[in-house]
Amino acid sequence: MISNKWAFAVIAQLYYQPQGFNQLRRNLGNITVKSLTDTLRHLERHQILRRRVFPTIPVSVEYSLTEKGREYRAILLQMRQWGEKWIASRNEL
Amino acid sequence: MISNKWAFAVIAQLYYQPQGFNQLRRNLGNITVKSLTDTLRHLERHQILRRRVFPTIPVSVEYSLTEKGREYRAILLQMRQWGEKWIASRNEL
DNA sequence: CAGTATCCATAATGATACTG
DNA sequence: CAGTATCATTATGGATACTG
Repeated sequence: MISNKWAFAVIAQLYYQPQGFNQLRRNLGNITVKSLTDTLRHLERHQILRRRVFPTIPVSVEYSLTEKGREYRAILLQMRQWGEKWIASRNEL
Repeated sequence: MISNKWAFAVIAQLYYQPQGFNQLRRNLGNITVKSLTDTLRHLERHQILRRRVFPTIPVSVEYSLTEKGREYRAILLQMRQWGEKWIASRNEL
């Protein structure tokens, strides 16, 4: 359901606050337009986030997490905890 | 650090019990030799599992989780919990 | 048993140009 | 702003044959 590495970052970012497409791009750093749209469409299809369009000029779009998406945070936290505890341990490289 | 979809299954399987290469293959269902070795080497490099060779004839090898690997289970459990709760919700397909 | 080595198909991602 | 469309590149996974 999560699709790719960017999905984690997107979820984390939207957990922090709902935001638009280009805003997300900037906050995510170096994701490409295609990767971002692919990820967003995928997460929307799985109802992890929702997309709302406001008919302003130019049009504005807001992405935000659903309840399902917000609850995914528990997994991210668990991952972070494990990651922080063990990040140092790998063979050389 | 986890590398791919098979890594989850490998960790779960080894959590259940340490085992050899072909034993793992059978228990994992339809993983190919290449995918399994790739995954095992990767997880070993990240010290999530260890590989022990016994000089029998023919040689036997045992894969088992490290402490770091065993603690990864918390993440798997969290994922399962979330998955079970939300598995039904997606748009049609 | 426990792999390695190759080759190949396909999937994932990125770069770039263009649009309402 | 919020994308779509296309092409190129790279990463990943599978099939197959062979080995100590």
